[in-house]
Amino acid sequence: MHKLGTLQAGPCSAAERRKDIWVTASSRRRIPEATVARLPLYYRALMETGERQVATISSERLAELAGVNAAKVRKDLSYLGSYGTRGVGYDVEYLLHEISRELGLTRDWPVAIVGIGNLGRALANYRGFGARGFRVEVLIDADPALVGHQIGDLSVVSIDDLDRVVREHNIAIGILATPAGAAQEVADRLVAAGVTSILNFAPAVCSVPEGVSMRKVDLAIELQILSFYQLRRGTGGTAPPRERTG
Amino acid sequence: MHKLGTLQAGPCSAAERRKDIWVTASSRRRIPEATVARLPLYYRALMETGERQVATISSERLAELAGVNAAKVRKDLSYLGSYGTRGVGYDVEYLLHEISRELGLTRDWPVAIVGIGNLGRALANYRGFGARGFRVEVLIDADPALVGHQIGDLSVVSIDDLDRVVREHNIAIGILATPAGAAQEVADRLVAAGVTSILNFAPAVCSVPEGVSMRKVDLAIELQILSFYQLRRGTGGTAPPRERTG
DNA sequence: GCCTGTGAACCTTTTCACAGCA
DNA sequence: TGCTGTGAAAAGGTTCACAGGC
Repeated sequence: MHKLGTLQAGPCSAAERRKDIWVTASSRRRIPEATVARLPLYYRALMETGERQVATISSERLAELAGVNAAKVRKDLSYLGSYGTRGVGYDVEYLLHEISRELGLTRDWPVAIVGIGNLGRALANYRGFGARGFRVEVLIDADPALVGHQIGDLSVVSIDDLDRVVREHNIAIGILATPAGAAQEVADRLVAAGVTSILNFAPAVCSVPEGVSMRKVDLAIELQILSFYQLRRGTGGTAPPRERTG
Repeated sequence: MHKLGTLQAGPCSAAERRKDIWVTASSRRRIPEATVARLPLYYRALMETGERQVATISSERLAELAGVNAAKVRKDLSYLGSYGTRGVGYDVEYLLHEISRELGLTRDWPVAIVGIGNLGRALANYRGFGARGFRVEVLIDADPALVGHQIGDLSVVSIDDLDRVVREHNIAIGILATPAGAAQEVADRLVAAGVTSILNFAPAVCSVPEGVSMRKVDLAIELQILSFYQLRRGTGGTAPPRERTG
């Protein structure tokens, strides 16, 4: 069993962290994980703002659009560099450019989805990935009855060919939508084929070696967390911890 | 526009937080958010262990199964109470019972899904919600062509009837799977109909009043975060921050 | 001897508050 | 005057290390 090498939605181990490695593309400063997780929010907010032909934006306005607070926006953006103008705000186009560069959205990332069940199919059809450079190019499933099936303009490939197709398409990011039982094995095979980022929807603990990142999305867990707070509200408590949503 | 009242996956505002409210069901201590987010992991690990007729489990073993470290497990469980036995470990059945009580999994939560597109349909068909008390009872969509459509054993209801059906079914938890543009309006209507927990899949900032919790799952954002670290690995960096995955 | 429970140390993240510059 | 950029303070979360009970 593997031990290390995954990225979590939450904060990570401090002791195990290698410092001074995660610097900006221009090698200036290290960007905290919490900040990285918010950059996509700013990106989206700026895209919407840019479409409205607005030239500059204040940290306050950006905060509102991204669903965070202004202090956070300023701190976060300061990690990228001093891109704002005091007394004025941030240039929308320029900031958008810098953030998309940091996030690697200026290039294309070919993506593979493994597990073409309900969820896998939904993800395969999801417009919104493609939008920002994430092109789903490969669909893989273990069920022979599904192999060859057409979904959108892709045809489902057998898991026996995983290694080959992943290499052929130069897949760097894999989406795992298999049942829990298959998750670890599929993750191992993806990594063996050269995948170094995995988005895991399978409701299972699953680990990858160092040098590979993995993020987990677990729908049942999200509901259980809501249930916790729901329960307390229902039984006489008040509101849960809060902040505007991003 | 609303301002407050949402729960985030990440840590929340401290200044805005009401302390001493989130105590255990037995009103003993406050449970930190980070701990609440891990309880479902322990729950799942214990369920799997319990099925194998194991009577007790050590923090180390539980940590391994949940994908966290042993110190965290002990700290987390200590917030619930002193349910372990020194020198021995935790009684699987008892701990399972306590955690499911804390998480509100001993009762049923009727759930409504709004937005029956690709994702909404996948969620509607997803077995694994039902498993732990989350029963999808209502499917809602704005598209007249979809209304009346049968999915599983449910029939899609018009958004015009949202208020009525949500009240009739006593829905407390709503799942938002609409396009971004509709998210805020639908959230408002859900809240107005009495929903106090929302799981939001729409790629949009969306806020709810105090007393309502909201968690966000954004697929595009997850990919963008992976892309950030992927980019740095590709350009000569080393592994990203790490911890075994939960 | 073994494993839990927990204060204390440490690290990360958030927030505050204001200096500094257009 | 207005808004950014950033040290410093505060809060939250994680890890350590060991006392304490089985």
